[in-house]
Amino acid sequence: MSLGEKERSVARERILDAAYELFSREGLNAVGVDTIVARSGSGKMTLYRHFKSKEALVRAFLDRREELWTKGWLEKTLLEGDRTAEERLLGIFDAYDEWFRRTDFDGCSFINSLLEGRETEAIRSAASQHLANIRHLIERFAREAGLMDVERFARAWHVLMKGAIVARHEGQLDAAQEAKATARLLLASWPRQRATAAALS
Amino acid sequence: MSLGEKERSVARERILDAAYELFSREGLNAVGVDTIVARSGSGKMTLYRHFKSKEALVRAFLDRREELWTKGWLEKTLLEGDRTAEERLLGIFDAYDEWFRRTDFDGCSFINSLLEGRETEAIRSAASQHLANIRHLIERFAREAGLMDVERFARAWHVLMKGAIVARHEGQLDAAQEAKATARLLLASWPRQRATAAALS
DNA sequence: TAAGAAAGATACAGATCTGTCTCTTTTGGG
DNA sequence: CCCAAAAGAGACAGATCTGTATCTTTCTTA
Repeated sequence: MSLGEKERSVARERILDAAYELFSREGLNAVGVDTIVARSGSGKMTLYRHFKSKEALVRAFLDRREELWTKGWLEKTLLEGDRTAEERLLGIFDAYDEWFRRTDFDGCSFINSLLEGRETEAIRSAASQHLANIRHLIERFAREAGLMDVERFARAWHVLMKGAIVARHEGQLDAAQEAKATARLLLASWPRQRATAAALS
Repeated sequence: MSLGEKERSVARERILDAAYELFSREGLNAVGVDTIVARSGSGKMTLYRHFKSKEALVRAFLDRREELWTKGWLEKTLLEGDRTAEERLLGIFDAYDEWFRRTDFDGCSFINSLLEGRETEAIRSAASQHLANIRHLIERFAREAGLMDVERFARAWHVLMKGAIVARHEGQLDAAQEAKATARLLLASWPRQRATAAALS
């Protein structure tokens, strides 16, 4: 066979699919490799042939989560339609609202990985990086909207998003809607560039 | 001996002290009962004589966390000095600022317990209740400040607090200060009672 | 079709965790 | 001082988890 560099065999893919399903729903420590192996229909050695340890599999899972959730869902949803940058920023909370109302709400894997007790420093820093990447998306829209100090704005905006997620874990299904009201306030008050910076980007 | 109802032997107290130290710093799943027993200098059976299971110990830990952290530190700090209710509300973020800058920052055990993968429904609902109790504190100040719809206000305020805590886990030491700016905005814009409701309470 | 790589299946070692049992020592009240 | 309850110490069972080793089957390609 000798699959070339990027072929990433179908077995590897099935294992990663199973890991995604289980890790995102149950958490990192709650799921053992045996469960992933069983769910994927693979052999244990196949898993360890493709991932040198469970931690390596977790890192691959976090990358995939960014691919599927951050880029494949959040970013995609926000870029839909013909809207202003400000509408896209506020649209984050509409997207979150739908997410929060799912009965199989799974939470943010990056936050979960960051707060779970037993994780490695490597895992925590990977999760932090993935969260920072979400902020980069916010910064992009903030820049397009002509806001000043986009990094600071993104941090403040993200605090509302993360706080709403925790509230959802407490059972508050409309946490995103409520957070959106505060977000509106923040957006309305934020200093803007004088020139039409929006046109520049 | 026959210690009366409320005597709560010294051994039980030492076990709970050790559990507090370990659970709050390392997380619930990361700490085993053997570690707690060793740290407390007790025997394992002494632990199981006072707590019917690890879960019962965890529940007792969460209660103690509320006693020491919520009431013994947060509430106590906020009630200090001669300040208006609004100053006390904003003071939450000053207290959090000090907390966030501790090198041994341990996070919010209620949030951690809520997000940790393997917890029981009983644990999650206890953690939710302890978080709701923090909101009740916010509601009290909001009422004193003459704000309308204090429950909704407390939820919005709490979202900022929880979001800041997650940001602190990402390493942002000044997350509380930044959240305070958004909080100021929220407070300034919140509808108030016409009459001097502050004087009534 | 034949050879070799990939994959499935499974047993196993070693570590860790919860909860139980037993035995000895300490302690405190009458 | 005595005795029973409480506590310390540690072995143990049973479950679970990561990672490895082994053996067989399937698949791909030359």
